[in-house]
Amino acid sequence: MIDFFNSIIPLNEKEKELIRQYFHLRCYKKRMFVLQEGDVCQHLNFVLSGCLRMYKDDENANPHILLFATEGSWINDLDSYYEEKKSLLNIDVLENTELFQINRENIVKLYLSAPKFDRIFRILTERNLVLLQNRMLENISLSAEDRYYNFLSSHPDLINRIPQVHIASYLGVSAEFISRLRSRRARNPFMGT
Amino acid sequence: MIDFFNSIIPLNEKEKELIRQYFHLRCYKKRMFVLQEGDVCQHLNFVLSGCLRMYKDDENANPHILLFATEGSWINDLDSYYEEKKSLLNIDVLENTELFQINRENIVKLYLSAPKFDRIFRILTERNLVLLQNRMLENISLSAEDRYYNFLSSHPDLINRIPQVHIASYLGVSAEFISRLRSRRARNPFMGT
DNA sequence: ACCTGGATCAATAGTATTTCTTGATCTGGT
DNA sequence: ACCAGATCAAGAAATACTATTGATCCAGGT
Repeated sequence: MIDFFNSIIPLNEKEKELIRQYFHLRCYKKRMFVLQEGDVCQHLNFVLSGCLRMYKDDENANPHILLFATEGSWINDLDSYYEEKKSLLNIDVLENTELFQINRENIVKLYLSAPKFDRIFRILTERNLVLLQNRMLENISLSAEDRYYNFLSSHPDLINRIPQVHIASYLGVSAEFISRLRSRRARNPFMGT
Repeated sequence: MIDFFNSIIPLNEKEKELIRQYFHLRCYKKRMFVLQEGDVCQHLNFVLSGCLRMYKDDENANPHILLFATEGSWINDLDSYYEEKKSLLNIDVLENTELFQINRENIVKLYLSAPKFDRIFRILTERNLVLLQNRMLENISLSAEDRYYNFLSSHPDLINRIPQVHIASYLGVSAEFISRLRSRRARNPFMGT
């Protein structure tokens, strides 16, 4: 994780030490929840290894996936974390996972002891905002088919790792529809390229 | 659940009302965790329906089951609940389950508003202590084989409900060993009776 | 030194649960 | 009237769990 921060802005030894001090490692097994609807989010989560999803259940208990996270990325409900309010979201574990976590108390200490971290997290959040904005744009402008092919090319790693149902839920599409796209492409290989 | 308390000590209407007020119902689906190692236990859990286990993972991630709970019984990590410390145990759901839960704040109110509940929970805990003591005694005094047959006769309901591996883990025996006992008994039906 | 109760490991078989696919039918928008 | 895509139901395919069995090993009691 130090590498991760370092790649955004180089850190000195003291700052690296702060990270070691304030973050702790926690392991989760498949199907465990990192955050459940109704609980207050207590940690920011950096994924060291594994795979998770953040989603909201609708009134019929169908999950709608907001975000996947794999090694090297973050997965947080910032609203619940900073405002200390009950989360509407769930975060659960798709593969056995190791997270580096930092709690509210420690992140304040971190910001106070090295302002560089304000900047690092600012940059991080800005990047996520841009990604989310792009995804939003895709969602309102592209057909389900195009969104799926875009997803394939931008996340080729995830398709072998995550069941199709989840990808469908992430794209806001039915699982059957994806299945049909695939079989159509199998018959006619130069579709969606 | 009111019946449950009532059967220990009869309740008046006011006390029944307190229960309705302070406990809430929560549903869990199979494989969900009610308590995860590292979290602080926030509720006492009374099982309305379903089946759960409480266990500790050892350093090789092998679970060792401390307790099963089915409808009408309780399953709690009291240490974590009352001391507000991180739990060493996990509680997870073996079948879809409905729990009545009471949080720390409400149980204090309950004790304050009706001292009878102190007595009820005292009795409850004493009974559990006795059961645990008996089990401990069996564990240090009986052979694995006898412990298994004892388990069969004292929990005939559980054998069709809970996978053998879990029963093995509860008895502190290997799953293979139970399998052999069963096949031995199949060949020679009057064993262990 | 030698049984015995039981563990561990590995392979296999049997079941159950998830995941994917397919066909049929329906809906809202152009 | 057509098209993109949803929903429902049924099956097939793929995985993951669970149970059984044989082989081998090991510690404690006599």
